[in-house]
Amino acid sequence: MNLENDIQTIVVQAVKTLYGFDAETNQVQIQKTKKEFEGDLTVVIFPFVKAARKSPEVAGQEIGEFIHKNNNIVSGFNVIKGFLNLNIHKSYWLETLNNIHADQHFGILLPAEDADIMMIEYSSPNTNKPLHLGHIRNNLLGFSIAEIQKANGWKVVKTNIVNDRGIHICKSMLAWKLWGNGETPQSTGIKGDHLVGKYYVLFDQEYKAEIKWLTETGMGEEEAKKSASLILEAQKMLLAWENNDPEIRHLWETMNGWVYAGFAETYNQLGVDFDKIYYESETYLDGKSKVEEGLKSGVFYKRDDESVWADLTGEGLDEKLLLRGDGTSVYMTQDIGTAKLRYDDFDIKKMVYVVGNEQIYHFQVLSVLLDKLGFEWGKNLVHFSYGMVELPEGKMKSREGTVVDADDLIAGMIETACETSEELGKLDNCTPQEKENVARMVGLGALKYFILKVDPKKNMTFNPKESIDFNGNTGPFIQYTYARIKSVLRKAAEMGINFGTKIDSDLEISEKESYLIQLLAAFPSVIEEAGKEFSPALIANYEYELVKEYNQFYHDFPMLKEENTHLRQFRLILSESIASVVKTGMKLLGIDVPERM
RNA sequence: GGUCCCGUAGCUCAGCUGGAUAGAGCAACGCCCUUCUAAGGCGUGGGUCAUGGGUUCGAAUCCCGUCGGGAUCACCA
Repeated sequence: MNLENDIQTIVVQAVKTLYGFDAETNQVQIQKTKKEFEGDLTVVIFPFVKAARKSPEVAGQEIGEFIHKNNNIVSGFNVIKGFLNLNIHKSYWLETLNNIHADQHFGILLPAEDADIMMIEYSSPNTNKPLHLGHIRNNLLGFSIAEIQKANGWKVVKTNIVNDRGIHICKSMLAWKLWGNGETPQSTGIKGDHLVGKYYVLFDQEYKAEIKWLTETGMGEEEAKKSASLILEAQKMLLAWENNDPEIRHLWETMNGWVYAGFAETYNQLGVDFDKIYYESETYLDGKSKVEEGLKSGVFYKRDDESVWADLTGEGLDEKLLLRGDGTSVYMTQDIGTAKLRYDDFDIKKMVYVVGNEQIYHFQVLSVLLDKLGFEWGKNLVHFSYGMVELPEGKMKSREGTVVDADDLIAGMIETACETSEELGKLDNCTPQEKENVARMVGLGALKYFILKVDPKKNMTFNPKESIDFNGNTGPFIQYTYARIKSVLRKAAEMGINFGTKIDSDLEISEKESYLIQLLAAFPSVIEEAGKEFSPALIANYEYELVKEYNQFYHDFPMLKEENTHLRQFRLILSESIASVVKTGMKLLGIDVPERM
């Protein structure tokens, strides 16, 4: 079935027969033949020249002849330097296309009934500020990774841990209480998360002003930070929250409610979702009790000030605080509690955390701690860490107002898509509703592709001034190709062309056409690789290459006007298969494709 | 200072477990719509793959050093 494996096996046989050399199949390097040479697949001969005791050219020639003679897929070959270029029979490619075309779920491995569960945590926002560009990368990666793992046969549970408690939440609550005058999203028309974010910023400003005032009266800066009335108030509020003070709890619920409504809107715009949401306010106590257990069993220890620590120096890490002297929990404690709850809820085989690379250390520690606490899955947790999104000037800083807001960015992308669409005028006889749908798909497609095509582990630069492109290596380019194919297929239907399902395998097709089939055939292995590597970028780059090749084909080869009906049928089937793979691949990136644009 | 990541064209990025003359897009310039959607296609110019060594028949890719950028080593999350 798999062409490359077949070739590998034959090469092993060839080397054995010709030179008595036992090669492993994975020693046989097969690659796509470079465009400037003739052939479809290339076998690298160098690994066998020693055993052959011949020059690479001669050995290549001999192996080529052996393959040619003992295999009916290979129609011919040539040897250049140490590279054996094989031509594959056109009929093989046509058969391959027939199979791809017939396969409803080509490239996708549907999860079995008893498939293992992979839980993927992503997004994980704070409830005190709106989502920004960094969150967008997180959300898009998390969602796409989930889709990709599903396509690799996993049962995926998408989860989100909302950081809804702690001193930072109290800051915005306090600011609202002091200066809010009862403002609500309804009264102001401001989206809930933005309204709360406003008060978080306000707190910070007022707090800084107070510190400044205190230091001017002669107080040291450190002391001023600790004794400013605002921070003391906030801490008091946190304590009241922990003691279930009804008034504080009510305010907390109200303001969090605003934020959740806002987040829901942004998630909806982005097209991401979750199967199960956890809230830190509901998990941190489990973390505490788990730490207490560890303390009893001697995994952790207590210091004189009653704080609880883990000594990880044996693992090459530092000592880590797990509970403060006053018994309150820290970030790590909460993650332990959340992990416990999740494994109680689901039979998780693999846990994946989509969290920025600034937390690599945190997850190293978490992994060791979970292991020490007796969770057998702790050691194998995956921290899928991704790089920062930077602006040309460097990191985004909320203080300097250089944060790129998620809602603004999305709205801007859709707006630009809409304008471009109007200029081109291709949707003039569509309803406003249809136009809006297309603008949304294209605008979001541009944004999502822009972010997902980059290797996740790298930092990436985003320049808000040079807004995201719609031409070239972009989402809309790929969407456009899909729409074009669909247009041709619609016309074919109008003309009453029934192109059936099967192509005669003795049809004469061009290099370009067989190459397109070869690219199509690679789709399943791309999905597999993307799953293993946790890399949507592999899918994105594959889609681009496929579509780029197809556009050349589209330009040079007639379809509806082709007079040879067999050839016409073949080209329509090829196009339909490409459209299908484009759609499936884009779906894995969370990108929709329009029927026309 | 310890640990980790990154450095490829003016800019943004590809380059799979080492393989042929390092590829795209953007930007610049030129060409192609009486032909299936020009959000397209074709062409031109643009590179010491940060740098110095090493391994190898062969290195952008693997190893070591140096330089540059970033992250982290919080009783913040």
